[in-house]
Amino acid sequence: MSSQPAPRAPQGERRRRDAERTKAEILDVAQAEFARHGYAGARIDEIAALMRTTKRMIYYYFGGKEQLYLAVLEKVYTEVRAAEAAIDVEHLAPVAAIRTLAELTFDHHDAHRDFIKIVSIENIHHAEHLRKSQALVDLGVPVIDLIERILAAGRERGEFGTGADAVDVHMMISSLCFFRIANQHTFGVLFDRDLAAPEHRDRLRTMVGDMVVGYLTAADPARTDPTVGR
Amino acid sequence: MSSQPAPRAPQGERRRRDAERTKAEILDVAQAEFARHGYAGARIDEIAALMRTTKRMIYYYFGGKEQLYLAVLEKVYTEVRAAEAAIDVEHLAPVAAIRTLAELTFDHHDAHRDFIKIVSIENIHHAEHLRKSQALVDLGVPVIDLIERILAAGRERGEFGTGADAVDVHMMISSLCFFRIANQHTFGVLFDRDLAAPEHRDRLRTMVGDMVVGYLTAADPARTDPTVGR
Amino acid sequence: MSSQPAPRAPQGERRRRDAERTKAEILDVAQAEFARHGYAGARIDEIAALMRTTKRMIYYYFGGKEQLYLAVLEKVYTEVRAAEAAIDVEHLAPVAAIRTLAELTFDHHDAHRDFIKIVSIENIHHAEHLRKSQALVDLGVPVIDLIERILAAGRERGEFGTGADAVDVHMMISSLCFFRIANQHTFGVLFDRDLAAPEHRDRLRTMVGDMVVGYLTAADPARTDPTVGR
Amino acid sequence: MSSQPAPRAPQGERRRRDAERTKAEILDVAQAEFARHGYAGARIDEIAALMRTTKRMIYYYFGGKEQLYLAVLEKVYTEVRAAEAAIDVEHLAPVAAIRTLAELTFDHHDAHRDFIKIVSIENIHHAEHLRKSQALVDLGVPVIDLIERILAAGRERGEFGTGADAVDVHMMISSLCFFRIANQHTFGVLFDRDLAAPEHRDRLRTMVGDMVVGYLTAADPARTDPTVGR
DNA sequence: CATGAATGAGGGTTCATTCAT
DNA sequence: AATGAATGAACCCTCATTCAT
Repeated sequence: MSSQPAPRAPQGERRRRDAERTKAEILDVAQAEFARHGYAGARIDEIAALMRTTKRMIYYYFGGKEQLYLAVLEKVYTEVRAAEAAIDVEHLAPVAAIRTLAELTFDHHDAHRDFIKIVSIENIHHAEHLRKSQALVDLGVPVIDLIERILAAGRERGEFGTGADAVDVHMMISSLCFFRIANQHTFGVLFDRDLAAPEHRDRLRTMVGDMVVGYLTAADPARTDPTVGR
Repeated sequence: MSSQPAPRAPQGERRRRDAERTKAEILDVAQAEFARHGYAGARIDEIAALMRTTKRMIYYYFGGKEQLYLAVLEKVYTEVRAAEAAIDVEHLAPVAAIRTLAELTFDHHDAHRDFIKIVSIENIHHAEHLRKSQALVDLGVPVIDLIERILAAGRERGEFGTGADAVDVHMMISSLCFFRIANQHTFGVLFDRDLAAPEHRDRLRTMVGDMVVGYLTAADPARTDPTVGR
Repeated sequence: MSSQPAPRAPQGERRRRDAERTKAEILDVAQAEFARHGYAGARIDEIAALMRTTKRMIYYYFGGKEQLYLAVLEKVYTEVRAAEAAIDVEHLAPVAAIRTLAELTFDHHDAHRDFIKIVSIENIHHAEHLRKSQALVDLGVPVIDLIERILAAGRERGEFGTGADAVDVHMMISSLCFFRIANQHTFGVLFDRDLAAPEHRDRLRTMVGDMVVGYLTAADPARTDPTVGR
Repeated sequence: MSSQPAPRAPQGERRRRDAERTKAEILDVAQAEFARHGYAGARIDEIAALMRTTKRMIYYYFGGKEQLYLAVLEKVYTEVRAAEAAIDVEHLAPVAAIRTLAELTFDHHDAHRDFIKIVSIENIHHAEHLRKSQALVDLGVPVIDLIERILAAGRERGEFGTGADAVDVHMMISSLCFFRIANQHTFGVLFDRDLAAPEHRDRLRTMVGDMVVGYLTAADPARTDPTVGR
């Protein structure tokens, strides 16, 4: 930024900061490229072309395509974890808490589309890269604990049924929020509805909350018998 | 044209049948390859190596990688449409009908994992290939009509609320069924639960049915206010 | 042409005639394809696609690409020889005879552009195919004899100088007529003049005649000394 | 940018020189290959095999086969233009000047056989590549101006007739010089005379000069009537 | 720390041709 | 005599990567 180096900062410090900024820029461009074209379809040349540094720097800082992809993977997951950690619903009553969690998850998926694409890509590759990153596996999943606490509170108050499992509930919420973004393109072509469009967002967000709350507060979940009426 | 068509017909017929079989075999292998590695990651050489014919035949029959991928896309979608067309729930009472539809959808996703991967891949590429296939777009989506009839019957009987939209309901069902298979790998690594494992299948199938039925039969969907209790 | 086979012609006869017609059609299409794209650039598939028969027939009748090219070569050269044989200038006075020969050659080149392209192509390949065709080599070059007779008559009358050689004169005429067609495209781009356009034809034809006649009737060809005037 | 540019400059300089040499070497080999086999018949593999570098470098430096061909085209034309620019005949009397120009053109064609083949090839392809090279089109054709000045001087002195056009004269000279080299192979086979052989060179060079001078100095070009004597 | 030049390995594709009837 | 199906061999090109400074 400044043409005159700040006198207090030693040269090495500035160098390191430049390096960090370069790395961050590479990661940003790489994230977009991988999200857009998949792992095999992403091009190192293309990433380099979209930056101020050269292709050589990518190898210098990251070592190779796979390591770069892994760095992107860790970046997007870390950002998601940070957002999750910021969720504070424990002061809410259980029903409101679980609905709020669902709706925040909904908004979060809406706002982080690259993350969703990277997760889709990672699943196509059987999570082989994610598996390698002990960092990510160790990051843990505090959201499960959060849901467990909400479920416990709800059961204690008699507002929730007894059968619900925290991981199942998380899967349910994720499913509803993930699909809308991840599958928007095929769904849009086949059903002529743009799921990601703002005009549908509020209705669908409410719907997700309704479904989760409805499921947890139902007196007797499996109340219907598919054979009845045949 | 030929003065003696009779003796040549059986030979030509056999030839044609062999050709059809070869094409079908290529498609099967290509489906697996694309599903496993994505569009860019799939290798024409690999597909050929897994068969009795040579790489050259792929170009002879399909013209190129993209056309082969498109043929796979049409194949998996056509198979899905055929399965959907076989669903017969109109003789059931609305509640049972919608639950049965959800559970059949669940089982169908469970049984057609390549389809799910291909759909994920197609979404990574913004459905650009699906969009090109007028055949698929024209195939239509009878499932929406089916849901609409079920919803209408349910509303008439007073068993369903009035707000539900057929496309939304379809999205909801698809989300719950699709995610479990599509995201099984990342979910498995992070939450240490194999969503696709048989031991979870029955519980999750019932859960999906419960959620859909619960949503449709709820007296007042948006019964909770997220601001309550703050 | 007729839907009813002539009763007097036996089946085999008709078959043979169809075969001849098919061969001739292949040759016509092949001539255009080779002239347009060169030997290596010509495509057997393209030739087949432009006909009513299949690619297989090309191999059936001609054996392969090189033999087909050779057949085209023989065809265009044979047509040229036939046109040359029809030239009748021996009843003309020598000066008129040589001018007429030059002008007929000019018109002939103008009218047979595929021939010119094939000759250019053949020269790029060092005439390796022409060399193989004893038929063409043996066809002989009666034009040289014709020129020799004209030159002899002119010398006898004292109208022509004594130094001119028939082959040189033929080369001279050919050069002037060939270049205009063969190099029309590069010349047109660089000098912005369409040599092959009708508007230039008459002037250039006369010019060719003038040059040849002027050369042969000059009292002393090498009349100028390039060092004079320095 | 670099704090120590001095010690690196020579290295970079040497590198760049090597790169230039490599590019030049590729161009030389490519020129021979294209001239020998035409555009479609030329093989990138063959070009690479004839050099110290690999096929990959051709793409690194030129981008592809067509661009390589275009570079060759620009190279041979640029060399020709440079030779033309070196021609200095304006101090000569008009007759000597035009004869010298013709004879230098003759020698130049004799010495640049690849150029002639490339021009032939380019004409087979309708000058589509030449047309693309604005560089070549813009190079202009100073030879036309030169001829115009010679013609004007000749007319002023009363040594030349009034009808001659500079572009026509250039075409005439080019025709006579080009054909002898371009068509030497078919001409040699059919007329058993090696036009390109040294033993014919001096005679033909003089003949070209004679023809051009004869044409320009003729009192009345169209002095003969082809119908006379019938 | 930084970089322009270079590259081995393989990718998709196309060609002329032949097999089997 | 005639042909639809099949193919081996190469061809142009691109990718991630490393060398040399």
